[in-house]
Amino acid sequence: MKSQHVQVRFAPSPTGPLHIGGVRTALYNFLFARRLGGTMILRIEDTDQNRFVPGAEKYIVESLRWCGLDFDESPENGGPHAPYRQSERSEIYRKYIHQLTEKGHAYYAFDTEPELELMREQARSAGSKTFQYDQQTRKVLKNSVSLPPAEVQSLLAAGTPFVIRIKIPENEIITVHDLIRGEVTVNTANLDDKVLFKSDGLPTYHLANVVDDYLMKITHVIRGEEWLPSAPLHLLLYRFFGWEDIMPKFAHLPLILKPDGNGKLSKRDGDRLGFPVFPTAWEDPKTGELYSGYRESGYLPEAVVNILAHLGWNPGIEQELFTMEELIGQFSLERVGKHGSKFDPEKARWFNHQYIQMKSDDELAQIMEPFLQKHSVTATPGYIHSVIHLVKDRVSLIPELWDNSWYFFVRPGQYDQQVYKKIWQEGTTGWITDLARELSHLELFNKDTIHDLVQAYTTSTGVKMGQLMNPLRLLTVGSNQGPGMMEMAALLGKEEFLARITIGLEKIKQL
RNA sequence: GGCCCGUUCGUCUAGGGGUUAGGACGCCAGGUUUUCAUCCUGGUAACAGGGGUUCGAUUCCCCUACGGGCUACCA
Repeated sequence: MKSQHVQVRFAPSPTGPLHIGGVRTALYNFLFARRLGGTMILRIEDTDQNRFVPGAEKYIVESLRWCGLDFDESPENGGPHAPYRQSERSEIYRKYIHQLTEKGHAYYAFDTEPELELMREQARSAGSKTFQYDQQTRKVLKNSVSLPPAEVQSLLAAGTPFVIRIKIPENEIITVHDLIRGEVTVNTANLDDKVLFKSDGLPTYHLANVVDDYLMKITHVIRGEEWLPSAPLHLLLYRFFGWEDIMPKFAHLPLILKPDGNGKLSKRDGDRLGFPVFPTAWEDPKTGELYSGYRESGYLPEAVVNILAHLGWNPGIEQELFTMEELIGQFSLERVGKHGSKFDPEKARWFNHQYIQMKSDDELAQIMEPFLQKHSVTATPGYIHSVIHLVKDRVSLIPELWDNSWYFFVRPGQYDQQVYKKIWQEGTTGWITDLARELSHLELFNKDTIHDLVQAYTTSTGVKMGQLMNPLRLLTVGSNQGPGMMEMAALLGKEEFLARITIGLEKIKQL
């Protein structure tokens, strides 16, 4: 097969924020396109006016950009296939739906919503069968197939609301080739006459999707598995339009499932289970509800990308941590799995920890800057770097950078009573007082000299190391947390360290 | 209910007719450490079940079970 220019699209509907399933679909499209030197298009599928949510499109673009995903063609960037919002393309669809009705592959239907609902209701009560608008039922419903032409004309002339439905052929076997699943076969007898064109004058997904993918010369449709059942319908549309030989190849991605229980991941799972399902935070403009995001929870975009890349795909090598460039180099649809994957928040956290460790002290200092500002902390860059260097390995989420280092910038306000009870012995206050006096005479105050002095104290008095270090830690940070005591003392500096001992000793009496 | 898709440790997965079924997260144990983490070492744990095909099946086929998706004038 001769190589062709790859062209893919990510086609979200602006009905709200994009959750990580959608982000992953965008990512796979992106990786696929970049790997093959292709073009990546963003198309906004806003044909449902009722579900339109203001701000959603902006959210989609910005949150994907945060992840490092950008588009060659999009509503804001423009491009040779503009416009990229389906709501701005309605004339185009009108033209193409006309082709279908002309050729007899689609027909007008005048049934009203209540009428159809009644049919469904009857089907339900009659048995377990579901009502379907299809080859059988269309014959007895109100449409241009069942009605005499004259009556159809007069209905149309009277301005009767109508939809246009596809006329599914009877008893044909349709085989769709899927890059991930192989051949998927269905009998058209099981398909229904889907609405292609709504009474509001706009197309449904099926029509708009096929027409746009054709016009935008899409070579590969990479989308979620929820679309697999309608792939045969889409194939039929390509066939009816006469585009079957040039239609795109399909790849239906397995879904991301809830970590617990059953079903696909949904937007409420995140806050219910304590992890974000959105790349960035989102406030629902209608309800005012807040949904947390990966960015705000302290994840690095490269970690999020890596997490999503591995949910359903794997490179077949032991390496687990990839940069975007490496992902582009490795990605292939052949290595995408067939089954859905449960999202694992624990592993997501671990990935983020790994990516944080890869950051330089300098990069982390920049990341930590807002936290320092928030707490009105001023410190020299050198000091901040030293602090970060000391605590970074215990940080998994960005806010933990501050949680694990605030005591380098602020004196402890309180002292952990549990720890106090556990470690404070009869002689402790005396030992610490002695030790502090000796420390105050230290000329060179670094972790080695402090260590030597403390060591000497233990040998001369018989007091154990832990009997000294734990109380010192409590006085310095207020709890039993933190990196090495000697390093902390050295970094804090003699003056500050001794001050904390003095103050702490006073306050601790009250416990 | 109907149609479609799927099924390897708890989770993400590698593998593939003959393997001690591999890795990662988690968990457990030990080590490092003055604490809490990190880190290091080790351990736990899987081919859904039943039929075929075959010298041999976890791997190929069928059935069942289970899971998932779809079943709107939503995408």
